[in-house]
Amino acid sequence: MTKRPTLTPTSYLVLGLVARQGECTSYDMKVMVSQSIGYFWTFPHSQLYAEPARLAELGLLSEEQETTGRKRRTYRLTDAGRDALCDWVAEPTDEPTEIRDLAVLKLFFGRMAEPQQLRDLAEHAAAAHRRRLADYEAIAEFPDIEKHERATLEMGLNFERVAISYWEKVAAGL
Amino acid sequence: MTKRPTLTPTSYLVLGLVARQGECTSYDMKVMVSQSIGYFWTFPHSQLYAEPARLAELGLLSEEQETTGRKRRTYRLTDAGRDALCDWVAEPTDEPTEIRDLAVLKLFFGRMAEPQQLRDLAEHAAAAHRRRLADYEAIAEFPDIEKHERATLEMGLNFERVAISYWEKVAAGL
DNA sequence: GGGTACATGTAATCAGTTACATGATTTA
DNA sequence: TAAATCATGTAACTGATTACATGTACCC
Repeated sequence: MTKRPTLTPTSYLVLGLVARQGECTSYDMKVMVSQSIGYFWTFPHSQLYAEPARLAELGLLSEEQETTGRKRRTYRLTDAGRDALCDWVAEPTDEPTEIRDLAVLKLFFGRMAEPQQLRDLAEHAAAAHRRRLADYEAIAEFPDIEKHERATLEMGLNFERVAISYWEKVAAGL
Repeated sequence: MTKRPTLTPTSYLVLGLVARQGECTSYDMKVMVSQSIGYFWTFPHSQLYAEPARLAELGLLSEEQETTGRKRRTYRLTDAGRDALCDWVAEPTDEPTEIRDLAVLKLFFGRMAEPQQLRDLAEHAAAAHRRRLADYEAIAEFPDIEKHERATLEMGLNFERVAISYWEKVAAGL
């Protein structure tokens, strides 16, 4: 039985970032992530070094290493990589959204705390979401954001707005 | 330097579930998770067997094993466990929310697909969120949900509503 | 020319995931 | 009484996280 190498979300992230740039290094990926999709879904930089190496072995990326100086590795999509990425993007998914929020988890166990502590928690969370919303609004000012990326940014804007009013209501209602 | 055993979100989940029930088995935890917080944040059942064992070693849970039949392990909070849980709940967090959504990740790389494929993706996502909203609304019918748990359910309801209108808009706008 | 921040990786550990296994109940 | 499902775990693997390590460029 041949071991099927399954691609993870991280794999497709890497393929997609390379596709977006034509070519890039792990560091480039790290920077891109931290300015875009990383607001929703964090990917530790060590994965952005490990994963391209794996994808190169699978023939989905080509790797070129500098001979001089830093010996940086630059990756490009192979045809197989492009196919894999396009197929994946086009395929609808049934995986439900995961909303991993420590504040929500704490609230879920809110009976363990005093009401005043929970109010603090809620106000803290509301403030954090206000800051995050301001970040997104600043990013949205840039005129030349690619269309689909702007659409994902819209998701962030929507989410932060509901999160703010949600936590304000929680803070008020306790 | 003594190795500080850091508690993960899974640890607090387990502590919180045990606190909620007074005592419970790993299977009880699995069932509770699948009916509540697991809608937001999935925890594989194997973790719900592994983690209580670890917490018992740390002295935060006490473990009692049946001698007969299934030899089930029942866990209870120790005083130290209750303190750790209460402290954690009361402490506001700065961890930003993670929204892990494969459909959003695909949309982010939407340029790799045809518009029709993206419309399908968006409609598929909208439908999934409609089903999820219906689930939440059915749960919300139950009258005797504990107050903080109902508050977290509200978060789910809010999120699903914005997700539905978001994906409908994406589907329409491509 | 010393400090600081940026850039580029590797290593070790640990948590999360998937798969396997089997006992106990219910139901057809 | 056989099949299906519920209940209770363990094992193996691999991906994610944290920590370590060092090189390079800039600036004070």
